[in-house]
Amino acid sequence: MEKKTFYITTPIYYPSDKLHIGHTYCTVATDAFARYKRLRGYDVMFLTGTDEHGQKIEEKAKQAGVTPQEFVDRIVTGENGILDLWKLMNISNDRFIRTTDDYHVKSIQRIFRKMYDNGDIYKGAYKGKYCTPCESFWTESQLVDGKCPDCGRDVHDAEEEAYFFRLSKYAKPVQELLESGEFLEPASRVNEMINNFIKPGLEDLCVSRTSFSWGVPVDFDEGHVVYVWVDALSNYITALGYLNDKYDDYSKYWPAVHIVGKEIVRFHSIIWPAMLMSMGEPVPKKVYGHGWLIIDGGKVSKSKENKSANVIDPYILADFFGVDALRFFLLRTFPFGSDGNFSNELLISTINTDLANDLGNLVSRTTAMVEKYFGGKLIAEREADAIDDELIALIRGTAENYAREMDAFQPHLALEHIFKLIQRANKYIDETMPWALAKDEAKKARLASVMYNLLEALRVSLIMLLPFMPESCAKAFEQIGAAAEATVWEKAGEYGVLAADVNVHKGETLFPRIDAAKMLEELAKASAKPEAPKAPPVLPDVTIDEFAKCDMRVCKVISCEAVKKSDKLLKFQLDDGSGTPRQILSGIHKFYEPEDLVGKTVVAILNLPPRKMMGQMSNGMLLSAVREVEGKEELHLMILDDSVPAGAQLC
RNA sequence: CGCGGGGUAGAGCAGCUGGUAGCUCGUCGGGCUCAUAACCCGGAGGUCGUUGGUUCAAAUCCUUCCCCCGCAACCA
Repeated sequence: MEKKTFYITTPIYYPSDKLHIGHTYCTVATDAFARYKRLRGYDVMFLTGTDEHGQKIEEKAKQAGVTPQEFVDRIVTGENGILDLWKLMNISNDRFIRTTDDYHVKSIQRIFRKMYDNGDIYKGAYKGKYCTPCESFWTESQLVDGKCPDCGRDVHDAEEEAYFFRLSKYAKPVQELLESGEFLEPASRVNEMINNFIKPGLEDLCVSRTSFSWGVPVDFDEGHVVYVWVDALSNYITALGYLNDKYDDYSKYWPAVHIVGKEIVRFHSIIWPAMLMSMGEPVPKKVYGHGWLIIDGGKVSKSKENKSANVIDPYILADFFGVDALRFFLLRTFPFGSDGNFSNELLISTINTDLANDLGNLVSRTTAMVEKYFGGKLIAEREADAIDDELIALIRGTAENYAREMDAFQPHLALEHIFKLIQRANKYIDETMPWALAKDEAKKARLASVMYNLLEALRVSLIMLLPFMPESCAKAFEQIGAAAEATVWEKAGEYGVLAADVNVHKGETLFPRIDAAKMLEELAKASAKPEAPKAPPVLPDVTIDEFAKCDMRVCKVISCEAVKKSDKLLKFQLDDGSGTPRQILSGIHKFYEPEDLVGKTVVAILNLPPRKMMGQMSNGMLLSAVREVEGKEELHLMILDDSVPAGAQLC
């Protein structure tokens, strides 16, 4: 009999930098769902990968002095790279796709051509306003007062050749899809998509670029490369062999469930379905947009770590806390659809409470008692009591609740059901007082019943915990004497599965209790990278003539105020020696308060093109000294001795 | 008036298809001793941001205002 199939994916990550706990969160969650479905007997295809093209990678590689391919290879397959990270995190993906893989590139070219042939991709003019000095295209809506938003100068109508996807044509079917119920979850995202993107009108999407070359070439038009939409989103089907010879699983597994972060819900719930409709292929089964991990009130980022007391490097976290504990924490603590506040304190307290005190300790005390009172092998005699009923009912009933939540992609709720059972089991020990029973030889059968019920509670809980903590559960099964056939999903809702004379071995402590203060200190030590900040390399030579083109002069600050609605901009009126005040805007509010700068002697470059920012003109730029110190950018405005007169020229 | 999320016990959160406010941690007290100083029970602690309204009844629906956080904009 054919098993039912289930196809689930993570986003393909952009390897411009090492991945952090936020990526790990998404992948671990998807892994848990994949393992859960396998547990339920599905034929699962679990895909993850990397999106390796684009301008940013091209630039980063250039900076690093390597080819783009070398650059991504290092981050993806290199030591402590992405592949290593998923191995460490025990990710059970069946495939890993890289958009630089040959077969993917071939497929993309065919997909592009297919959509071109059916008329949904057309060569058009990127009609827009062109600013010659900036070499930039702008749309009508991007202009500021009809001028270039970058430099404030006039723009003129111009066209650039590019390929477009007729996204507009699919606005209606996509809206219907979004409104059709469970395609996009959580449901709150549906209105967001419709109000923000569908209702204002879907514009056709530019799907090729000529401004960079690191991408899949359009094979019928030299100079064009396929832009991210077609290239990256299509990975979900090329990895199954769509329009390539590498695999032949498309008809078997498609459509997929896409687990994505909320920031890319739009691409997956609007653009991607429209593309599939254009190709004449089924749309995804579901798109689930999970929340972000928030650290110290802001979203996770690499630079955050340095100024934060929290360590977010998944390698360090896994090393200190254990992979299973970390996986568990991520899915137990945060409601999957919303943002969650990550902190090391919370991580430690969750591990201590749930894993050490409740689960680990339950395993420990139960196995210890069976060893102590029965020499490790339970006797087969039993004596039931009414007090057992509630626990047994939970043993039988928890799986159903758990499954409902897992099917709804609510791992935190599923885990809550498991821990209700575990807590009930701990309470059951207090109620039945096995140590008292053990003193009376006549109560041996009753004692055996109590122990057996506890073991069954553990067995059932551990089956349900398998998708979250595969390694630890395997160890625990061993300790409670559960044979392989007792650990399958079909036995998760049954009572009385373990052998009546089960053999128990108290083993190593599964989840040691963590000393929070000590751990935090060690974490801080481990993450403090003493390496000195590298000074950026000296830029290529300029001639004295080129340098002389910069008109830099000393100015006195006449007045300074914050630009409202901007958290960065300060507006200066300066005496530049000319007699008329000069207005300059500078994004340094994070470093200076306006009142502190009035009267100061500063340096400005005057002959930069005027530029409009937040509706205000800026005529020049104030000079500052910038340096990265301990991962944090430090900025010092150039402030000179007040004896230097306004208008003095730098040379 | 750009879009969105949120303001509930000391902290972190749930409840928000309306009916005397729950969970985890912390705290105070008690119980137990099988266990990873763990486990079990109980107490204290909240006028559910603010204003007005709908209702027999609102944290839960509508309204005013305030504050926080994302996105966007912006950083020459």
